[in-house]
Amino acid sequence: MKKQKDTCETRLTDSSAVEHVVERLSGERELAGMAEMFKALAEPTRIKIIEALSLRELCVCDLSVVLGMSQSATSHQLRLLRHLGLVRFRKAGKVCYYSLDDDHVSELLSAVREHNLHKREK
Amino acid sequence: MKKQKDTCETRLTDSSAVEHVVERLSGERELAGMAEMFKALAEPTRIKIIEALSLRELCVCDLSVVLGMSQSATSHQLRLLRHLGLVRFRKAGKVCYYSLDDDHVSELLSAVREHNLHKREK
DNA sequence: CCTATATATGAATATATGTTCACGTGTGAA
DNA sequence: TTCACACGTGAACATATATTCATATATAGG
Repeated sequence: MKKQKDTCETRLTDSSAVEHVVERLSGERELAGMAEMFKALAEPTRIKIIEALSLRELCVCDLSVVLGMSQSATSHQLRLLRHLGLVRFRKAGKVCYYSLDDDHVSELLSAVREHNLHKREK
Repeated sequence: MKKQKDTCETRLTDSSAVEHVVERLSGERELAGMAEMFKALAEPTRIKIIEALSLRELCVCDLSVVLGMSQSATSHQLRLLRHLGLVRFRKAGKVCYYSLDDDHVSELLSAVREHNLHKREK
């Protein structure tokens, strides 16, 4: 009975390399956290939100106009960013003003923006 | 006939703010490019790949062992990273060695890693 | 109290995407 | 040539997630 498994067990490649690398990888917990952070920026809609709020505080309604999408959709995305601690809000009567709560995020955006520009001219 | 639309047209909030912000947002093209970049890192699996290849060149088979997933799945993810120009490969007989083709990417990883560590201790 | 407005949110739906499965290609060895 | 292995890939499937829709909450004004 040949148990041909998916990950070829009869390895001929460098197994010490595998050990060396595995030891140095981030833990699952840490990886998940990093992925979650990147996931927050993995959508044009949310990048727009971060860009907009990095310029100035905005209420949900104005923000939805900026984004060109419904108030509901905007609100859902804001909740996501809120739970990640990327934005904060303040209530003023009926209106709810959102602003950035994480300076590093817009730096990440800038880094990728410039990186992509460089790459395009290659 | 009241045409109560989704995005409230009878705005009472700052409309000059909207203009100001809209003018300064990145273009759709640029936004899509940025999102694509972040999307590449928005998965623990791919972060692992980047981390691993930043340590040393690895063949697909060894990499799949490192990742703890099938060769096929690994190959699919590598294709994605290849198309984004994040990794390169070289063939040696049957074996195919992959390595990082973008230094900036691991810097992004480091940035987010440290950022999350700081945040956790808050 | 009644109405209108700003926002939040659960459920449903549509779409994107990661993984598996089956198979094809290319290479080295017997 | 025949076989085994490393890798790539299309299709199917499963899951995640963005948006819409309907509705709830809260607040201001009349």
